[in-house]
Amino acid sequence: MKVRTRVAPSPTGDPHVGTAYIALFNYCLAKKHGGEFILRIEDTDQVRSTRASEDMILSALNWCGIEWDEGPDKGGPHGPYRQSERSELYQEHAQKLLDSGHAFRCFCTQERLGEMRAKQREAGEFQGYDGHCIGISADESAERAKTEEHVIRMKVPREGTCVIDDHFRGDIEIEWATVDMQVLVKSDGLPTYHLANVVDDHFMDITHVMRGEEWISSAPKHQLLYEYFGWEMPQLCHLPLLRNPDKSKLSKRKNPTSILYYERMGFLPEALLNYLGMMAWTMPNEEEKFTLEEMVENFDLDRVSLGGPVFDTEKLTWLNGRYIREDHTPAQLFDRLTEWKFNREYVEPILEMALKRTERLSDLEPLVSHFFNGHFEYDLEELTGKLETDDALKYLQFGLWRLEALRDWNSEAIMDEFKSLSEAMDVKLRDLLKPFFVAMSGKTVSTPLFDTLAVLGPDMSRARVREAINQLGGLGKKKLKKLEKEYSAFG
RNA sequence: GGCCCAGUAGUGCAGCGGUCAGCACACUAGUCUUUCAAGCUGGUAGCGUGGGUUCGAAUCCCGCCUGGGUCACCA
Repeated sequence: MKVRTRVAPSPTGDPHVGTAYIALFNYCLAKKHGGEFILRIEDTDQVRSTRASEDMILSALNWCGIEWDEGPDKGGPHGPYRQSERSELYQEHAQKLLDSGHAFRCFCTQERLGEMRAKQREAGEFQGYDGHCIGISADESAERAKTEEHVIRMKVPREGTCVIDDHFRGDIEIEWATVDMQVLVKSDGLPTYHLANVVDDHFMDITHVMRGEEWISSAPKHQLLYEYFGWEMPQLCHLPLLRNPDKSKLSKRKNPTSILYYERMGFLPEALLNYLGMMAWTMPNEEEKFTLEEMVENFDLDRVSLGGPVFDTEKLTWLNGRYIREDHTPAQLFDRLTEWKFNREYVEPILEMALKRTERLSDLEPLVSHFFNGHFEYDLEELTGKLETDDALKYLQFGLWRLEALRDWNSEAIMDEFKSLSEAMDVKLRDLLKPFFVAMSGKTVSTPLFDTLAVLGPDMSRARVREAINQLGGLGKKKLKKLEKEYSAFG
C-alpha cells in the first residue's frame, strides 16, 4: 500500500514553525517510501478560521521548501481539501453514528454543563460529560432536534482500557473512564476536529498520522471512531512537541513562533527547514547540515528521539550562518538580499514614511535601518525617557499584552489598541507610546510608530518589546503577577 | 488534582548490555588576521534518583523525583 501522510493546519493565525516541523516529518516519511504528502485545511472553527491565515500558511510552507501532492490550492483525487467544503460528508457520517447508536444528540445548555463541571471539580472527580442526554429515545431525540439547539456526542465506554498503538512508544493504555463523550458535531452543524479528522484521514487514504504529542490523550476517541465506522486505523506516530527555553510547549507569548518572523529576521528557508529537521531527528552520520533531499533519503522513524526539543534560536542562527557563508558568492548573496527586503515592495512603503524626514539621501539609512535590523542594544535612558523604569516596564508589558491579543495586524487596529489602553490607564498617549517608539526603532528619531509596527509584523514587534523589557531588567514572576492583576482590572 | 508521555553537559543530538560516554551550539583559553567575525587547536560541563536483573548497565525491569502534555460546541 502506498504511504500517504498529511499535515492538517488550522488557519487561525500566523503560520507556526510547529506546523512546518510536523509537515517536514510527514513529507519525509511519505517521500522516503515513494508515497504522497497531502495538505488539508482544518477550518471547522468558523469563528477563528480565516482565509488570510490559510493563504499565509500555504505560502509560508512553500517558502520553507515543502511541497504537497494534493491540497486546497492544487486539488487532487481526494478533494476538497478544505474541511469547510466537506460538510455533507461529516453530516452523513454523524448520522450513521446516530443510526448505529454510537452517538447521541445532546440538548444540554452551556449553563448546565458549566455547573456540572464545577460540581465535578469540587468533588475532585473525573471531569466530563455525565451522560444526561444519553437515555433520550431515538424518536424523542429526532423530534426535539427539529426545534432545539443541540450537539452530537459520541458514546464512550465507561469501563475497560483502550490500547493505543503509537509507533514510537508502543502500546499506550488509557482507561475509558478518563475519556470524555466528545462532541462530534457542534450546534452550528459543523464537526469538531475529532470527527472531521477521522473521516478525512479515512477518505484521503492516509496511512500514517504523524502529529504532535498533544494528541495522545484524545487518540482513544479517534480509535473508537474508526471502530464505530469499521475502518482500518492508520499508524499513529506522536512527535515530541517543540519547546520554549523553559521547556513548555512552544508558544508565541514566550518565543517568536511565526515562520514570517524568521523570514523577516533574515533566516534562509533552507536553514530553517534544516534546523527543524534536527529537532528530534539526526542524520545517521550525525551531520548537522543537510538538504531536504538528504533528509528524505535518510529518513527513518527509528531515528526520532522523544525528549521535547527546545527551539534554540542561537543554534538556528549558527546553522543559518553556515548556509550564508558556505553556499553563497557575493553575487548570490546580493540576490538573496533583493529577494528578502531590498526590493521595491518592501522598501517603498518605508520610504514613504521617511520621505518627509529626509534632507539628504545619506540621512535615510539611519532613519530606516530598524526595518532591516534584527535586535538592538537599547540605550536604556532613551527607552525610559522621563518615565521611571518600573512605569516603562509596565507600559511595555501592558502594550505587549494588547498586541498579543490583537487579531488584525494593521496600523489602525494597532492605534485603536494603544488609544484604548492609554484611556484605560489614564495616561497620555504620547507617554505610553514613547518606550514603544524606542523599542521598535532603537532610536528617538524614527518613522511613525503604528505604521512601523504594521510593517514589522506581529512577531517581530512583540520580540522587540520583549527584548526592551529584558534589557530594562526584565519582569520577575512577582512583578508580573502584580501587573497581571492591575491589567485585568481594566482589561 | 486525575490520566498520559518523556528524562544523556545550559541547548540539540549519538549511544541500543562490554574501550577513559562521542559530536554540534553556547561558554572559555590560545592561534591566525590591521580590527571584528569566520577558520584552526585546546578547555569547562552530562547519563535525574534509589533499588533490582546481569560477570558487566546510559542501555533491561520497578519505585521515586523532575519536566511536559491533556482534561472545550479550539485544533
